[in-house]
Amino acid sequence: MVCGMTRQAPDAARRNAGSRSAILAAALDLVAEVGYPKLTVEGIAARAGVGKQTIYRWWPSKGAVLFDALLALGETPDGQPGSLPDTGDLAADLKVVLRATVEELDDPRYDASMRALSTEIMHDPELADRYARRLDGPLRDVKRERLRSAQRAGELRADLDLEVAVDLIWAPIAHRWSQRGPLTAGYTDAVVDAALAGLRRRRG
Amino acid sequence: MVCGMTRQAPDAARRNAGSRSAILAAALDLVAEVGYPKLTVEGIAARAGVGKQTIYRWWPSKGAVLFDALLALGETPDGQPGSLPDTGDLAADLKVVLRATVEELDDPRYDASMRALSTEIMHDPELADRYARRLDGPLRDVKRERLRSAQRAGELRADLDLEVAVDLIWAPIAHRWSQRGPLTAGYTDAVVDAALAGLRRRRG
Amino acid sequence: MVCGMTRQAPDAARRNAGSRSAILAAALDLVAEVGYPKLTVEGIAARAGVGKQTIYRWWPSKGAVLFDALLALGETPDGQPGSLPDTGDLAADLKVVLRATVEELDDPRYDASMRALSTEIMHDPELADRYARRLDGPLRDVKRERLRSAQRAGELRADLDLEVAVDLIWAPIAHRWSQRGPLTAGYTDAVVDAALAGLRRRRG
Amino acid sequence: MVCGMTRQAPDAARRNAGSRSAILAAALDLVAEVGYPKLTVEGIAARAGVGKQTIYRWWPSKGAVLFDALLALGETPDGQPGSLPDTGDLAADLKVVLRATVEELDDPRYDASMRALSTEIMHDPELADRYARRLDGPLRDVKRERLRSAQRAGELRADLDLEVAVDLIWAPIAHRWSQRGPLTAGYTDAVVDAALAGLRRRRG
DNA sequence: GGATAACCGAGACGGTACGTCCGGTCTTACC
DNA sequence: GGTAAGACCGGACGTACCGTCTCGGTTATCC
Repeated sequence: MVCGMTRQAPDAARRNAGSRSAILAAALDLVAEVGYPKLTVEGIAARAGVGKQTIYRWWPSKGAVLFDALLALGETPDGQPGSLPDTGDLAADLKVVLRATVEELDDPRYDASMRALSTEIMHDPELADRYARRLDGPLRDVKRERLRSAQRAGELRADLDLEVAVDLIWAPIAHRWSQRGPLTAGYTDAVVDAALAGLRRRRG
Repeated sequence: MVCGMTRQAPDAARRNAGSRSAILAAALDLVAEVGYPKLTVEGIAARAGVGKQTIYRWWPSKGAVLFDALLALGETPDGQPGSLPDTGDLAADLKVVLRATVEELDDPRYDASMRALSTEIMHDPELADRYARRLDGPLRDVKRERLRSAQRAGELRADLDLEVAVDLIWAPIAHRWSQRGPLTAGYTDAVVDAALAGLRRRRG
Repeated sequence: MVCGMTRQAPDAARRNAGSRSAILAAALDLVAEVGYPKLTVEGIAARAGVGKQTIYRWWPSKGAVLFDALLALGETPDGQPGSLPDTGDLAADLKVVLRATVEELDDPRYDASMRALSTEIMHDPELADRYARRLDGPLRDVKRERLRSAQRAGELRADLDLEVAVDLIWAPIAHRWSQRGPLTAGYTDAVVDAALAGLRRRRG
Repeated sequence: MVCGMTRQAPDAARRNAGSRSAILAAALDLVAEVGYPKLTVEGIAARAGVGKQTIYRWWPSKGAVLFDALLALGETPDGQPGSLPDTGDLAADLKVVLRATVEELDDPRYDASMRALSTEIMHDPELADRYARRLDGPLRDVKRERLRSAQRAGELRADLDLEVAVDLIWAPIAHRWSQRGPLTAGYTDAVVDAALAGLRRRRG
């Protein structure tokens, strides 16, 4: 099994699976309850009924614990990254996906831990790299694939830089979320429409 | 002059201006040197040659200090918000502005303190509100005004929601910066072009 | 007017008598309420409705304030030191006096401030000296005089060292008080009897 | 072995003996150097090379630390309370003992820490109780025993209250010490003589 | 199936920083 | 010019966690 950010040195085979999942669950609970800044390794250990050393043995920081917790949260269904819906109508598909994303961010467990992870990434380049490769990367692949499909179908410009295109659609939502701006279905719909149609006025 | 996030309770008239600026300068220096997580109130006080109480008297947290420090940094020139260049060619103007923004983020003092502030905002709704009103708001006004001018000149669609339009252009840059992605002039140019032209393929 | 331990530098004539007595009263109240270790100059100033500087201007420490407060407490009646009763029966007179002393120590104002003063004296030789000259000295004179009178009347040995004699009678009470031992009329009576008669068995 | 004033809650078995003795030694050194009022927990921790929490884990206050330090100082020889010399001549024996006591109080380590302890006892009834049971009690037993022996030998009155007798002899010394009066061998000899013979004049 | 090595809970340890309280000095405005 | 008010620098308080460490007590493979 893949493991997120665990240290490799100790003998992973001997690892107590119960402790591991108790720690990840405690971390998610606590971050939702008290917020990331007040999340402490000691608190996680106490809540999980685990010695502090058991955490430090496997993770270098509370951020790494939370990272694995988020990974586990995402992997629960089947372990497959899945793909975005493709009905042939890109605008409609994107609107559905973004509405779902916005709804997901209403779950305080998810919101709090994502917020925490984003925070940690801002100050920890190594964690940022792991995030890019293990969490954001696969998601981004999925998004890019949907756009590429639309491109092949002639819905999108042939000369489009898909990296930029992905950002154009998803960054406004992420940015508004991170700044606690109002995040509604109306807003995400408007973003999709504007991104696809462009800001520029059409002549004639 | 208005002041950023100082508590209003104590008698602001009696305030020692020298201590205030020493504290703000020390905060900026330290956050650039050791990063936000290792920035401490104690450290700021020591560097500024000030008692800890003098900080706690006027600010509730290290985040608030940094907020005021950033405000002071921005106000240095003249206190006027200024406006974006307007040559009549929106795409060109935006490219110039975004290239300048990217360059500004290369200054470690600015980068580190903005990163710190973004972090704090993620977990402190009250600070987020102050940020929106005192720092981001004025900047956003300036951006919206430039777009409105282009709209009036017929460069942009008449039915455009300018809030969405602002996000479409600036959010990708902010998002990539916060995730430590590569932030080049080529990228910002591509964002401007894609946002203005739209992702959708033109028929005929 | 005598003043206990006030600094002499400032112009005492301009002194605000109301502030002075408010400070002394506040000190006595507070020491009885919260105990000496938690008595603070700031607290006294607040209770007395006085600026801190007004205290520091006239007294060097909270101990000195309390010292003056005790002096004022003792001087209230007439300012005269008075003398011990002298009925011609030393034992009876002493028992009356000591019972009165024990009763006085039941007043928490008096008990707490005396306890505080004793404490301060233990660590501050200068204050100890002032205490010996201004508070304990006069009292001791009075005690010694009563014993000298008994000596002249033939009740006490002619070769007696009266300093030792005073200690023999009063030190046990003071010592037991300071160690919070049980302080009863029975005990003080027993001390008087034992001190006068001596511990040694009489022969024949 | 019993221990002085340590809190019982934490697991005493896991206690680091080196830290404990380093703390006690540091406390004795510091109180002799800077005096009790300037003795700080922080200072003790620094001098002992110990974290502050290690002190707060086991003692509730600097006074309690000093108490244990004094206990340890007293227990060094053998842990036995010992007894007072008994040559059959009570007066001579007492004079020897009191001269030794006075000399002991010349050691600034002992003087300063005893002074500190006395101070703390004045304001902390619980500490006073511990003192009475663990330090003063055993000493007092020893003194009472010596007097009882003299009583049995016919040197002292048969009807004597030994508690009062102990105070009559030792309280004057303790009291004079606490008030920083002159404490000489001549004085202690005079106290013994006066206490044994009594103040009252013997009739021809 | 007994040895042995790692994990595990618990928690003491040396530290750092917290946010508060107060000491003693200095400044300002009022009277 | 004395006073009430209170900001200021400094420093100790007692607490919370950090990350390391040591202690017995379970596992759980490997001889």
